[in-house]
Amino acid sequence: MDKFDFYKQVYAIVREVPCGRVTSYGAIAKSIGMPKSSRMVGYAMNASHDMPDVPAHRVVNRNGFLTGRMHFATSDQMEELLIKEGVLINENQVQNFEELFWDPFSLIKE
DNA sequence: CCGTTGACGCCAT
DNA sequence: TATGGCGCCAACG
Repeated sequence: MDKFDFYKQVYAIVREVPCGRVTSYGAIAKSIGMPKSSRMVGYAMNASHDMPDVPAHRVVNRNGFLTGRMHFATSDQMEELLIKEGVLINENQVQNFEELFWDPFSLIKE
């Protein structure tokens, strides 16, 4: 496995995040086996613009904040997409975050 | 080649 | 509880 399958795995996991659910950078990093590299997950997301079917808006930080909203077409794009999926947002934070959280590990356990 | 910069998160104080 | 420090490591100038 190439060391840069890291990015591929990030995309693969994000692609599996169900509509109306969210996950976090750290959770993704941990599920790949690099729990300390959550920043790299964010970096991968930055490059996910060209990738098809990668719902980057469903990835938030560990507190449920939409820290990546600045990197979308408009600063409201991320929030709009989530609301569209039924995810409530308030003050740039996902409401009911713990309940909507989707753990990537559940995908591995299957 | 080297210093800086992050869509983060844990740990120490 | 609230800050601040630092590990992480590819990308960029």
